[in-house]
Amino acid sequence: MSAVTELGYVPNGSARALRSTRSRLAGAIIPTLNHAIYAAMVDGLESRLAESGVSLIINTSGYDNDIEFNQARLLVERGVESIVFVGANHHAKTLEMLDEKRVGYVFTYTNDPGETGAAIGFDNAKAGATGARFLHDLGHKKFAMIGGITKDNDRAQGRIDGFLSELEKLGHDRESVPVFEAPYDVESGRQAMESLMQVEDPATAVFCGSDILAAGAVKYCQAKGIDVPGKVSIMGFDNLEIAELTSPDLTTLEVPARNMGVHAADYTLADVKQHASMRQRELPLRLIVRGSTGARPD
Amino acid sequence: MSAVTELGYVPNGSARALRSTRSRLAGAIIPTLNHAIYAAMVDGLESRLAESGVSLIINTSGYDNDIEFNQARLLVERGVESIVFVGANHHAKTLEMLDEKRVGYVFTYTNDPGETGAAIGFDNAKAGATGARFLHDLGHKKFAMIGGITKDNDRAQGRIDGFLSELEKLGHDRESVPVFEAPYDVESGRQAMESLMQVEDPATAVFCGSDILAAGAVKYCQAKGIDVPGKVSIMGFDNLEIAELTSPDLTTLEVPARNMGVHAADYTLADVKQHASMRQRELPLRLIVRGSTGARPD
DNA sequence: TTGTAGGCGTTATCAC
DNA sequence: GTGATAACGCCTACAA
Repeated sequence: MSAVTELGYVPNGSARALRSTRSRLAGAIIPTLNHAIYAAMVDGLESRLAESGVSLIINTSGYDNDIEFNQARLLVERGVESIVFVGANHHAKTLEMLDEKRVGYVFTYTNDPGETGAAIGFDNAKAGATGARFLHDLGHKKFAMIGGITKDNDRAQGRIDGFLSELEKLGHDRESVPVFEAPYDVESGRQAMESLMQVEDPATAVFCGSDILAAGAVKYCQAKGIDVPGKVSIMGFDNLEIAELTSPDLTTLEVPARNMGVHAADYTLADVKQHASMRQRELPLRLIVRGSTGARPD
Repeated sequence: MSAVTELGYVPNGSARALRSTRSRLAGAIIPTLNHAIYAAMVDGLESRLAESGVSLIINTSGYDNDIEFNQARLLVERGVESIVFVGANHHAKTLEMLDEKRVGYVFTYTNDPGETGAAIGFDNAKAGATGARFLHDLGHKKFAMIGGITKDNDRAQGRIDGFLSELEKLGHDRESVPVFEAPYDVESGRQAMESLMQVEDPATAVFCGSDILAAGAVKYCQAKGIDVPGKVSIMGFDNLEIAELTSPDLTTLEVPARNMGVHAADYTLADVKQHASMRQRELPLRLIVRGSTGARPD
């Protein structure tokens, strides 16, 4: 060991991986790092893996499953021992390739482990339903939703579906609920809210698929002098740091983003024999009531 | 090639790397992914590298240079061809090891390339000076600063130094400017602002080392009914999305976070022969004036 | 305990 | 061109 330090020897990971067929490498494919919710998950994932000497290769797919397939292929080529995905919606050929190559994978932000995978997260439909029930219980009759883009995004779709289904169960007419899809940025949220308020007798309760969208919606109202929650209640999702910066601050559902990364790392690090018993891990969401929601205006 | 698709052949990257001594792997060591500014840089970095088939291993050091050394070592072991750092402040032994192992490196968020490195970013001291001049030109006489924790963080230190030096040049007494150090989160910014306003004749112009801190400061004032910018001007740094969500929205200096990542990737991808001519790349900052700053209260 | 041979999957080289 | 061969650095197994 003294020779090691003296000569500055560093083992060659490639040779070691080649010989031992263990790379100590994991991969993560997420939509983007520009959204705090994914960055936080990756932060938790990386930190936990690092404790066990596993390095993380990260790829951003831009919500595109075709790109994702190519990235997964490249990760296999790099020899990763497992891959962490976001959501359960992926090309069949992607997962088949991983199965064939004996590369494990975990889905996050969902509780659907698919045929052969594992899931660490929560039920997006149930979350949407929670939002619906909360707003219904405040007495609202006219609802709207601003959700994320649903293409290749089962989380966004699930939240919308859950919200609408629950409203229906509660006796509201599902067809009369306007649903906007918008990319996760403040300006898109603002625009969606603008369109939403153009109609004659607009919604008094708006459920948003992300705090980012809700922040844009609140911002629009603030600029136009529309009282929140006096005139319209706005509810967010995620409980990002921004949820406490808007005026009023946001009622929202807290998602355990960082924790999902930590648990995904634990799954990745666990012995393959244990995987069967870890196929599904549902983490609790927390409803956080702040100033952006209130009773239906008389 | 038809056999390749038929058999599902995927080349073995470890074997290829071993034989060719080229891993097509790069590393990044950043303080944390929980700060949008670093996440955005990594997003740009990863996207650009991916275009050229280079994968990115990412590590978070938590602003600790000892941890950083170990991560750099592990990255060398993994065979990365270059490492992207944040800032120019690193252990000498870290950089020496990389020099010895012929692993290239780039610093971001700084214009100081050190002895043997490269720098893609901006001059933090100059940025601090810009803040000082802007607030001085508004007529302010009493200043304060809420900066980041300066331990192992040359960017936070540089901004503070630049701010104070410029104030001195402009005829103010440097010693009378209170400087708070706070971790980059809203609550810490709020607390710092609270302490700052306790004194008898508090500052009328507060420069913050990050929009996050400025957001906390504005939030404190909003809660206490202190008029911003009527009573006190608050200036941020970074131009994060939150800068437009506070009330009032934040005057700030825009940092080209994503672009630094893209340019760092270009440096990484460039031929080693070209590196000498790319040692320093200064990207422009942009002063964005919004509602949180105004003239000195009579 | 210390030493040595073989092979992991590539790629570069050299002989044909 | 086409095809055989050696070597990258490490780990394991077996021999001394």
